[in-house]
Amino acid sequence: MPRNKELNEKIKDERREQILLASLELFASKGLSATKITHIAQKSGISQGLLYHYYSSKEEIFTDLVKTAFERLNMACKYLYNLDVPPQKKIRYGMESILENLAVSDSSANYHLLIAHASLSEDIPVEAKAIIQKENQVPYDIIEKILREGQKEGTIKKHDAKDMAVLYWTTVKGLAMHKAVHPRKFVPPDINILMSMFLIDQ
Amino acid sequence: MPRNKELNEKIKDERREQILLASLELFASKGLSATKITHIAQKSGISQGLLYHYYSSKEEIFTDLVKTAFERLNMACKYLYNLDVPPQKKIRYGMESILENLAVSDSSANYHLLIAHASLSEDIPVEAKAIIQKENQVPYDIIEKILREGQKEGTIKKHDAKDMAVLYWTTVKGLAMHKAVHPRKFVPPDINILMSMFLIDQ
DNA sequence: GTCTATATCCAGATAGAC
DNA sequence: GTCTATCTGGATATAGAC
Repeated sequence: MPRNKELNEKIKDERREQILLASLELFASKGLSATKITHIAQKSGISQGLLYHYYSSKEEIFTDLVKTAFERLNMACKYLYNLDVPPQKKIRYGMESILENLAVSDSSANYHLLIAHASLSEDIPVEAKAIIQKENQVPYDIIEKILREGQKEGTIKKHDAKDMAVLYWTTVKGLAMHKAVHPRKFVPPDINILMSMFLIDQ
Repeated sequence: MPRNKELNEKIKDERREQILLASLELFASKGLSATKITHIAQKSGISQGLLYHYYSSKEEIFTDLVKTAFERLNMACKYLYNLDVPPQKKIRYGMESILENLAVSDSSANYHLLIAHASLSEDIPVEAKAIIQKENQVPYDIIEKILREGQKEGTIKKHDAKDMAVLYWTTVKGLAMHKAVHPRKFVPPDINILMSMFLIDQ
């Protein structure tokens, strides 16, 4: 019966989405170890037993989310790189959209916090570590490339491009953390301050 | 016998130091929840049972360390504020010493990571939360004050001082995290890049 | 003060009924 | 597919011997 099979698949997908969403919120706010499988089940609105029909462990969910987090981030970076605007606009626009996403408190912010937790803690699954090891470099490289192009055009400061790329992303991570401490009253700072690290004044 | 009492006190102090040092390293690398009391005892070189003669729980150790972390940080900020140099030098010197401390990988770096973990995770003891709530503001306020003084003297940019203070510290937190991901090959970025957010070019 | 042994508890994971 | 009940293991904390 292909009808049932199809429906089951759909249910399965929906359940997985529920679980992932609930887990993301919990992992983003507590990290891996402090998040209990019971909480995930509760927040997902399903029983604990059922959870194991979709994921075989907490770690698997975590790793799955880390993978998605980097896919999204790296995708956004590639999109940014391919925009048809001059380099200095890319740098500004990229930071602008990240700050906006942080501010509106949707799952984008949670993905950033998830990455923060995953980066900060030694105690994560080896699979997740491998993903970080491999994917974490991508955003740095892309921003660095954009910065170099801007330097050629004379719109980006002549500091070491690698250093600037590091500061670009550490600032983002720092702001994501800052938001974690002040969840409700987070106001993104004036972007021009940040831009003065990279852009030559006009 | 006052002799024995004195010696016991000394032993007790030393043990406490051992425990705190071991815990700091573990908490800095794994966070509260993933750090097991067994690991702490092992790393301290004492038995698990003995640990409970010095601290009544993991949470107590954690809270104790968070308290110390902020005491140190706030002390350093006050020291910085009272230096007899112009504001823009304070801003630069403060950031310089933090980056140095991060790079040489001593316990200073671990205290920063501890604060990062504590800030990032919802799942920490209420006492620790209260400390963060209360003490976290101090460094921001001091840097803001220094920045305002610099603005009066015309050496600091005229951006919103609160925003700049936020960025000062989020950059530090971000860099501490960045170091956590690349423990061995961390090279502090060119400080002039950071300073261009705050200092008027000369 | 310090250890080993043990009790308690809770989280993770499984089994089996519906 | 979903639940409740249960098993198992590990982590926290205590007890008691030295």
